[in-house]
Amino acid sequence: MVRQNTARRTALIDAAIEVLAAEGARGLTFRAVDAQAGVPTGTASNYFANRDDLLTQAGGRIYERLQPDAAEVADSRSGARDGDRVAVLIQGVVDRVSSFKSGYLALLELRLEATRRPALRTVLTKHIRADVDANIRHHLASGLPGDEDTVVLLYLAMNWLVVERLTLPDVFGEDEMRRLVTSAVERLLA
Amino acid sequence: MVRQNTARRTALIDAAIEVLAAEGARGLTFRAVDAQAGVPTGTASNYFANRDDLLTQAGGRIYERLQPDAAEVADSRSGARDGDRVAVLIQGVVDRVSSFKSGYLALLELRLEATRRPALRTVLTKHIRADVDANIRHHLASGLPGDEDTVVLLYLAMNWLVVERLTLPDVFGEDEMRRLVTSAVERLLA
DNA sequence: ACCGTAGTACTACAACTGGAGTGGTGTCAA
DNA sequence: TTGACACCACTCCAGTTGTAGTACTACGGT
Repeated sequence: MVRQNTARRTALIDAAIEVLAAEGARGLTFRAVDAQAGVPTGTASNYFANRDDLLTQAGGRIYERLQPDAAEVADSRSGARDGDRVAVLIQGVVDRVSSFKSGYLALLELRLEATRRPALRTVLTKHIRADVDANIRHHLASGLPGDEDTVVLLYLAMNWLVVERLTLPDVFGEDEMRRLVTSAVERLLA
Repeated sequence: MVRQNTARRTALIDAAIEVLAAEGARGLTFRAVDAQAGVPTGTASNYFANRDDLLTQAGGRIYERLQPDAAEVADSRSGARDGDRVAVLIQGVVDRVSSFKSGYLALLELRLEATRRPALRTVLTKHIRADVDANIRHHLASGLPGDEDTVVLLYLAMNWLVVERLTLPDVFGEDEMRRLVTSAVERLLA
């Protein structure tokens, strides 16, 4: 019988995200999720039909958790309207994403897994396209300088910057990374 | 006894790269490598002490194969010295990397695996830092416009562009991606 | 020309690990 | 009383590893 307890289901999905980040797609098993969530062996089996199901739901959940909270959005709508302001905001986004390290790493694992799972690919494509569009709209509406390409190019560069920071932190130093954020904003706003 | 046949060892490592890309880190087993390389079961066991050993050697090998060949380097040193020229060159790099799809995906898998394997992290950091530095030096020496930050920022943006192309190709269309390359070069050269 | 040896290819085996799935029992609340 | 769920235990199965053993090939010495 498929269980309906949504609190527990969410807890299991969050546990799955942690497992993905910590152990990789290789380590994502029902058993590992059970252990991470601190529930008895066999529980995850009762909540998800199979691995595919679990991965797909995790894909949706991560994007839910990566969304900025309301306070942050409000914050971004106040204050000055210049390039320095953009740099601060972008740095904030990079820091926020970096701080949800397990989420970001799990998302990368899912991207790779999506290569082999059409259902997962569909889900991720939808969420990510929506996220990019939302960023564009939000930026254009904010009155900050920069056009659509600005936003997308910043998205590209900052994503990889986060990848470097989270996977091989010694390629660039911490200071260099902060400088790169500033530099990227300066040049891409033109 | 550890086998020394270097041709076979290389073939096994290349097979490991294909397995990584196709099956993910989850699927990288000695058996799978044997099968991919078309050699009898147990062969990979004779060539690599353990999974760690195999992964580390794969990390070195990928970067070897991702290097541009001599013809391409020579090509990049001829011709005009302007922004359009840079755009063409960058597009070439993006296409070349994208075309070695399994190599790039395997490298991503390895990056994630490096989170958990210090030995692998060391190897990858060394190679990638060297690659970035080489790109910077090469670019500055070429007389093309753009400074160090230009090169690094292009590196960041183009890497993620390739990630998008290879993992979720429908987020951006093929045309949009080519336009983004041009746009990135235009703005980052400033 | 013959032989011994070292390195390697190939095959097979034996044991182990870890996970999936399922059924059963107890508990709680409507 | 009934339905949903938590918890637990048990079985079955698939996949991997590491190694032992045998056969082949090339090469150097005599």
